[in-house]
Amino acid sequence: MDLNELMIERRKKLENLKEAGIEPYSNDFIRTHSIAEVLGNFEELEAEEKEVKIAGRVMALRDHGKSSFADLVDLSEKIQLYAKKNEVGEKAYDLFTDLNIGDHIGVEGTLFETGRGEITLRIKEFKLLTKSLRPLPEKWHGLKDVELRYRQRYVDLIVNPDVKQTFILRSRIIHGMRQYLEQKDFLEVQTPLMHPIAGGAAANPFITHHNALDIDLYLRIAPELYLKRLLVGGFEKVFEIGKNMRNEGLSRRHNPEFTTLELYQAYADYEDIMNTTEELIKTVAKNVLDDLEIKYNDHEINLNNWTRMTMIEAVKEHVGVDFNNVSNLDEAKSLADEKHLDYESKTSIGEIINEFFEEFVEEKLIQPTFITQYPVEVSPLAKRNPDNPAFTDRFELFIAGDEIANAFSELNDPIDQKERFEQQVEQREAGDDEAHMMDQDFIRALEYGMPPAGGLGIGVDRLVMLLTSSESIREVILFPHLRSENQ
RNA sequence: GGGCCAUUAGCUCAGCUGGUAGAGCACCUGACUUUUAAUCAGGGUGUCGGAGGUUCGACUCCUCCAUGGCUCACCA
Repeated sequence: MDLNELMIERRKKLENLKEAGIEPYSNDFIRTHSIAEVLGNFEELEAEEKEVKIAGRVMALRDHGKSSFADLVDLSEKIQLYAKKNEVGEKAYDLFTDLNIGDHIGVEGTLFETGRGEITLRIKEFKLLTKSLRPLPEKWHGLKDVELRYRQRYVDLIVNPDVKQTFILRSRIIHGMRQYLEQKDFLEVQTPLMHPIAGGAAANPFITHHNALDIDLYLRIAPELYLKRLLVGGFEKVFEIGKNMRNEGLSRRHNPEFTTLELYQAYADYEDIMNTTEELIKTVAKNVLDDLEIKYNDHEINLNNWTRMTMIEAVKEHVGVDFNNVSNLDEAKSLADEKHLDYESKTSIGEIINEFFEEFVEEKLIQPTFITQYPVEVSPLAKRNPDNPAFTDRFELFIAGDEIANAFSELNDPIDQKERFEQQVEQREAGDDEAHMMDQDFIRALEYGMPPAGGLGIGVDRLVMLLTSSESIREVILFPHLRSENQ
């Protein structure tokens, strides 16, 4: 890689330091305080003239001749440093003024307040901990180029404090989910990422190869079928937080690898799960934001108000088309024609209702809304509604027009499940490469008897987007997928 | 994959109807012992994303390519 003048300059300094016998990457400095601790205990530390040792990255230098100021930043906070030539000695002072923005140093000294009231550390001694060889982006405007921000997230994190905050919140959101579920006696498990059969969702898998076994494997598109096997095995409440990989297009809402929470609870149904979902999200939001009213894009979203309606009700309300009165496919098709809805590959009323919903309704669901009773044709793993077997006891949660969660009473009838797999296989053979594959072992597991259960999947990235007001999934994934850089 | 837009110094950005580039920050040198977007004096560090083409002459116009953004398609 080419070196520009700024990098050459810094490498020269590095050589000079080495020649002077100074280790530019020493690792024997032990801090006594974080910067936040120093600031928080300022009065006491100042009164005692206590010598504190802190470490961090130099983010600004203001040289005044025989004295100098610098800003030092660690994860916790920022503090101003003050070095006087006659106090630290000429040699050390020259070293100090020769630092670059971006260097890591450890400093020891006492605290005082400047005339303008800024808490400042008066340096007694300091030590270079890491020489930085590349210039950082501009202090005032930061790093804006989104491509650079994603490719060099480390730089983004150094100079854009909001970005760091987003990922701290992400961690707290996931921690909050885990805490909530553990409190409810859910067991956290890890199931395979490499599947001989890709199942649990309608999606294109990535394919990889195991050399020793000489078999192709699929990177998982969902953990669902493994988690349900655990219900067969006798675990009653299980969950997994982890990555799924889907070989699909990228967008504001889609990254090829993304994180989900999936949970399964024996002897519960989708209504129990609906309550759990609502409580889980409220609890997490409250813990993380301390507020259930959030701003997302141009929307004011109130997490206190949750609506529930069936898909047919939602279509009726938002499109004015009532599928309660539709009894055959031709009627459904003519309704679709009226609304200029494309149903080319759709062969059932259920699929057409779902098209209506996805095309006209989803984007209008701004406040938290559970949509229930999904057509059986688009729900191959969900249990039928006992009163209306054309629909399933399933819900999806929409907030700000985005699907946040998907859940249902789990299909545990092995014969029904086998038939639905067979239908999926037919669709697959007809060219739908996202239809389910047959999973014989899963059927075998169901034949041993899976207790009735409710299951839930939450798109963790999308929830994090919502709770951090991030408009792109790439803002909540540390290293989002990009094309390879031409090196 | 389609459409639209963008790509100029390490970063943030100017650059007119075509006359081969500028500012601020950063960096270097000097001055300055409480500054804080420090200030003052001096220094421009560049394959104008890449490759062709038009032209006397291209950052500027055209074509192709690369990367990114938005959007459509795709996507429980």
